[in-house]
Amino acid sequence: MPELPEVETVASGVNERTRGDRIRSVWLSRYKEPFKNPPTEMAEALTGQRIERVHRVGKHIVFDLGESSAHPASTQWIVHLGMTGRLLVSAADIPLPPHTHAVLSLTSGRELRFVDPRRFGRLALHPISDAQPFCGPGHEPLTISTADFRALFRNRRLPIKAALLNQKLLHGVGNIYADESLFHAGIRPTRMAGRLTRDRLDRLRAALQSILRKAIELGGSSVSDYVDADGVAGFFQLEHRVYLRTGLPCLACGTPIRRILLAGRGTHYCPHCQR
DNA sequence: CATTTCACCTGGTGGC
DNA sequence: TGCCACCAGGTGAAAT
Repeated sequence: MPELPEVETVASGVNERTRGDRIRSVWLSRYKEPFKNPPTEMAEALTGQRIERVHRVGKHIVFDLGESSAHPASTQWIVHLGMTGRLLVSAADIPLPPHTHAVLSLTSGRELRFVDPRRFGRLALHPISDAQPFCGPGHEPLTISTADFRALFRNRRLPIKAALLNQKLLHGVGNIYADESLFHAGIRPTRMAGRLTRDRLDRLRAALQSILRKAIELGGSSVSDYVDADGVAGFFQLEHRVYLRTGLPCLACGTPIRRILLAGRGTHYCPHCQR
């Protein structure tokens, strides 16, 4: 489900609804996959904390937690949605959906729920005391400079799409927005990253940034089951030019969109518009 | 070291 | 209706 625009939409929605609220109690499922810390430790660390702020770093949702508004946040709670994760702010009397793995009961009476059928999502504690505030593995696509963007791909011998998906280079870009930005930049996904000209890399950065901004405006892409913190779908899927459009005519030139496997992911492109 | 492949999960869809 | 193959927004470990 979730790439940068979807995670941004969820994080800002949860921020608006829970900022300043306090965690009264915590329930965690018996599955081991979602939890990077022992569940009892996580429940204990969260209970009683005030939610100071919720924001996005890469594909991670970061909760700044504190004992009180007077003290700086001492712990962060990190939520990664994986493929099918949802973070919902619900009234407590709404039945729990199947595959609910965490319920944070808030003093306002509402609940923050983490739901994830495939269990690829992850919940983790990040203590700030001995380290720095959580910062993702790579550069932020929306703010990276042209010089840094060019430098990311220099001397790399892998297809540009595989490089875009590598979170240690840029974090937040996933399969949809990699395919869409390469289409808008007119670049074949299989082109070697290190062989692209400065010009084409600049065009790719511009395409990526404008697409991510537009997708955030539209609340993200709802392909099968993505929804925001209120359970509402996004609209950017209506703007897709290549993603999941295999065999359909390119909206620019009419050539059938082609699907290949690259970096283990379905990859969609127009063989005429993308060279 | 850099790059590629695969396992991890459930659920939806479409063919037979 | 059932069964099966295939596909899906992600990542990290293992293999190359």
